[in-house]
Amino acid sequence: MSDVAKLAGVGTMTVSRVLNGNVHVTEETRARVLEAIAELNYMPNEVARSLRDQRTRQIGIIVPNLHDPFFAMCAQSISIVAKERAYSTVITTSDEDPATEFVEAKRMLRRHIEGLIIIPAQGKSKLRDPEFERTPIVTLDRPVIGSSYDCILTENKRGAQLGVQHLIDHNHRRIAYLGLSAQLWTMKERINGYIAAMEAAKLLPDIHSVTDSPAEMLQTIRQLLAIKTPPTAFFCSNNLTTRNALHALSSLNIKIPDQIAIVGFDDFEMADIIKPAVTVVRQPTDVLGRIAAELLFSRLAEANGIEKAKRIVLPVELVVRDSCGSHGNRLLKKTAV
Amino acid sequence: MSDVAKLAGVGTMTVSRVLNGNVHVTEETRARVLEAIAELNYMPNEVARSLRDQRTRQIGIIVPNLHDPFFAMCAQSISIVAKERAYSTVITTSDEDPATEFVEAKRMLRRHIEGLIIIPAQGKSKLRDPEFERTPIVTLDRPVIGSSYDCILTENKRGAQLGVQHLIDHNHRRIAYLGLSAQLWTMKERINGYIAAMEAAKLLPDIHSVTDSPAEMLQTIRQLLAIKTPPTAFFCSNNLTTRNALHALSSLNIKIPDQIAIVGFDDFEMADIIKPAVTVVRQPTDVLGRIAAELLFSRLAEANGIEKAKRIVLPVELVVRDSCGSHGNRLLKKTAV
DNA sequence: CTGTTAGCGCGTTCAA
DNA sequence: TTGAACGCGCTAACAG
Repeated sequence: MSDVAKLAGVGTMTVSRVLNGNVHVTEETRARVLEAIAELNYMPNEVARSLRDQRTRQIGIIVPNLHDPFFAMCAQSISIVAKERAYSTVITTSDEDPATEFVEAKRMLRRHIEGLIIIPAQGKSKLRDPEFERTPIVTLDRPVIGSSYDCILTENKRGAQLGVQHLIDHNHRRIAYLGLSAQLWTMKERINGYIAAMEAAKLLPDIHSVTDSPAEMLQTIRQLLAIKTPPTAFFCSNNLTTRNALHALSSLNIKIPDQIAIVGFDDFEMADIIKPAVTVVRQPTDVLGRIAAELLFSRLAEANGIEKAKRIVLPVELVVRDSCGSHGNRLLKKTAV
Repeated sequence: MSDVAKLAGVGTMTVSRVLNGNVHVTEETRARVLEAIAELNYMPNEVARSLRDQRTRQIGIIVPNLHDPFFAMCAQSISIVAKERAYSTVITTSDEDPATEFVEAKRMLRRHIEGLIIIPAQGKSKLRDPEFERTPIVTLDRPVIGSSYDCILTENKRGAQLGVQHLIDHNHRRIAYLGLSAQLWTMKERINGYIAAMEAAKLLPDIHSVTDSPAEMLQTIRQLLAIKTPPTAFFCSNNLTTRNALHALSSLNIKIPDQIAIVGFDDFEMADIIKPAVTVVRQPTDVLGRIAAELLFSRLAEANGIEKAKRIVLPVELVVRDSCGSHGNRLLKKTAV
């Protein structure tokens, strides 16, 4: 900057002023400064500015991973909002590990990001330490239990109820639940929804938690179908489970929906291309991130008011396709239930 | 920091020293300092450190978007490498627009990121301005033509040849190419591969570029199949095209591979679940990002040697599944062509 | 082994 | 309208 000042024959302050444009500067000197800037193609140093202002204009995002399209979508919508406000986003992954999450969150704090949006990793969160108190944090998709962070969620329980009820409406009575570890908050909620729907219909819950391994899913399903009165329908509680289940059923050569009906939680790209197209409970994936980002920015704008934590729950919807039988193949004929 | 120093009854330099641990400090004072740090739960200010050292320990990543799993995967593998080296990653999207890309890249430069990894947006790149000369840049998936940036690519042309040849080997003679705008570098390369394979077999190329709109794809395919001697096979040049084509064929109720055979470029999650499973040319998606990141870090480590730009081309492979006919439906019977 | 000085690049404060 | 001095938090270089 001093180079620019020298070249323009002015003080650094004048340069600073034309850059920020708040204060009046003579047209003439202003022009000279601009010229000097162009000639040296000078760029202001945002690091110095951050240090000076105590504002980095950066927010942090921590997601379990980016290969899950759900998380990637969240990250994308957040970063779009940030871009609109001329903020940068520092993004990293926790690998679904609270320890990594903690380390990365602290790294961001040291970097003085102004706010943090986190999809908390599975397990007991280490985010409750006092050093996290001073920076606004919004959690997404899952809460940090016992924390006072803002939180954006979807209707997990109701969504599961919706999906299971759909199966019940199609006269299924033995409906098995398939999902990831019940440690995960979202899984717990969906299990609750499943149980609620089953009990309301006086049916027996049948819950199976598996890992993300396709092999394990195959094994689980094989066993499930080997019993004397096997389930006639599966409720899969997230898109990875749905995928693995479809995979397993495919390799076991089991027909959907004739032999097994399926409803999945969370929509996915190929859901309507697969034969048969899969009926799912859809979450408003893109809205989720946007809302979270907007909430965070409103926190940053707050004078200093310690408004109490908000919890926003977004609605889900049932997308009926062809994996539950009664609708048959939409391209052929429809049969009422 | 001065608070810590005061509380521990030492100078700030001593605090700095115990933090960095390079220089000897008496065990006793060291303990006092550590204690003070813990009591105040002090965290070093990375912004100040960045300003001081002229090193931000941040790298930037710009991808067209994050909802494309290919781009998301690249971002993820890069950020994993960064994490290993205690670097943060600033990630943003160009929305496939060179102007946005330029703005975001400059924002990152002002922030003094140490290096930049970019999947260049479609169109004429504005990244050639002189301000980009001082920061190491690695481009990914697509080159910036005429630039001297390092570049990590995959075998686009050979991949397309492989895929088309596979179709030819299955006795297809009228093979249509379906892809996005030929403006895109990768598309051009794949078209070249397609043409090369067709001409080598003395067949007539039949190229159709469409947008990413499913409706337009439907329209295109409908027209294609309406002619007197319609194609018997499609080569789809990226996963979006493949998806849209599958969608269209599904809604036109056309059987794969009986009526149309399909090969796609770029593998995708559901490719082996769809009936029939789709034969694709697979790119080493995860390796791509890792290599790019490692190359960037090696650039950062270079004393100042202006080593000449590297261009690394990663191999692709053909993954044969069931969408080309001769293998028939693996689960039923096989019919030789 | 430890403290002091100085400066990274910028912008607020105060004078001119 | 413009400039000079100071400090944001940190650490290399030099005393002590």
